[in-house]
Amino acid sequence: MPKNTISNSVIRRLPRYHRFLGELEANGYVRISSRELSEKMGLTASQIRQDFNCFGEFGQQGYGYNVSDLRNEIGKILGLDSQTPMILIGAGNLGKAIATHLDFVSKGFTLIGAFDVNPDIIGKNVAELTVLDVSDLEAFCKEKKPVAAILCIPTSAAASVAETLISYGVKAFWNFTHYDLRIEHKDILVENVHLGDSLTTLSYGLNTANDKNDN
Amino acid sequence: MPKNTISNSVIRRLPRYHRFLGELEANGYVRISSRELSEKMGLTASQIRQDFNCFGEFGQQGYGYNVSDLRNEIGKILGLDSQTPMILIGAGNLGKAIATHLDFVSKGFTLIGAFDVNPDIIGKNVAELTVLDVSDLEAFCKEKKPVAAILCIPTSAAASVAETLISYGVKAFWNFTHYDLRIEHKDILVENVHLGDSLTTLSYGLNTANDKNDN
DNA sequence: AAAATATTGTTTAATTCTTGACAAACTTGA
DNA sequence: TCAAGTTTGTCAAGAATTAAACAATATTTT
Repeated sequence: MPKNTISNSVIRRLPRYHRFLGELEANGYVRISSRELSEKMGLTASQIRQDFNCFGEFGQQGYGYNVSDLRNEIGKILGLDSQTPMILIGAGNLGKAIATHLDFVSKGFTLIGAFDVNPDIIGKNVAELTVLDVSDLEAFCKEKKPVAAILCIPTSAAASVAETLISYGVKAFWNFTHYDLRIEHKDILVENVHLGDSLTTLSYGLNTANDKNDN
Repeated sequence: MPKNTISNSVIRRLPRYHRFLGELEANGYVRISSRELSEKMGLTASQIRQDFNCFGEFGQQGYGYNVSDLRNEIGKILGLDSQTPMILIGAGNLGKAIATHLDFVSKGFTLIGAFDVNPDIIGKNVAELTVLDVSDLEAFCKEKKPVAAILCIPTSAAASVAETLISYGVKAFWNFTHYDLRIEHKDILVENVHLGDSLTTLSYGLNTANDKNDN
């Protein structure tokens, strides 16, 4: 129950809270204060309390927060208590790695299909799925109704493939191409990953770190 | 020559500017105004001008910006005119995919080595490199002096491997483990990727989009 | 049971980031 | 060459984000 609209900055921090609380839980923590969590995460305690209070009152004065309760609450906010059916488009090196590297279920998604155009890849297995031919996509979507799609395809194909998938009912994209997917349709979600930008940022850091030494 | 200190928000936008300017250049654009660029990128023209002015005056009144000059300037700021030697630690599914999926050179890095502990992987080729045994790391680092490392290893190994690499002279980490790498040493850079957080954000979006329909 | 201590939720203040506005200066076209 | 039209760089206002402060309320200790 968001009190008003939740700022993007807060939303971007939620998965990290959820992750840290999971680690704490695994390490046997039962309760934690905003101060202690702030030290572990490198944030201010004030920010943590304010972030949580966007969604409700999860703590208790004089005590702190119950780790697993808080984690569950944040999980619910993130939609991790339900499963969204998702398909992988492009089962090459990267697609295969993404599909096998992550625990989709704990992030609220179930991988229900994988597709490629390459005959060498079609028929192979990826994360317990048999890769299908992209020409089977329409029939597959009609029957299985995937809501989200991972795009691990060549950059040049990104825009047109996304449009096709939208026409098949897909509502959300996790985009790994080097293309900024910008969808006109209002109810379509896009998460652009841009690994290259992340790497470039590292280059900037190294470059300016050396600058400091020069002064 | 940053006028003062550059805010993180600006830095995070720089790679995207660089990418868009590259696309424009490839499409034959010679000049562009902040207004036109703002429309293409979904930003305000004011923000674009202010961002660029953190680093100098790259435009000309009444004309706009020369696309390739501006791109070069931003590239210099990002350190893309020099090459940082980088190694891959963990050449499994994800490591291999990362190494082959990206153009490292255009992002300021040269991949000079790949390492793994798995005998099935050691000796195989990844992005024109032969995967070496991790036990060769120390000797390799002494000779080749890599400055940056990609971590595509199990989460549990992240912290200790990073410390080892730091002792061998590595200064920057591109971390794909599910662990928030937080290094005490002051001159060490870390870029945590956290693909899981990105996916979780998408789940949040889908969840709140559905909320809207419920109201 | 009471006092001391701890910690939240929330208000207020400070800071940072973004947007709007406009003079200065260039380009373009007649 | 000159006037009209553009567009930058920058300043100032406005929003948004983060941090500090503190009353309220719980827990813990004696």
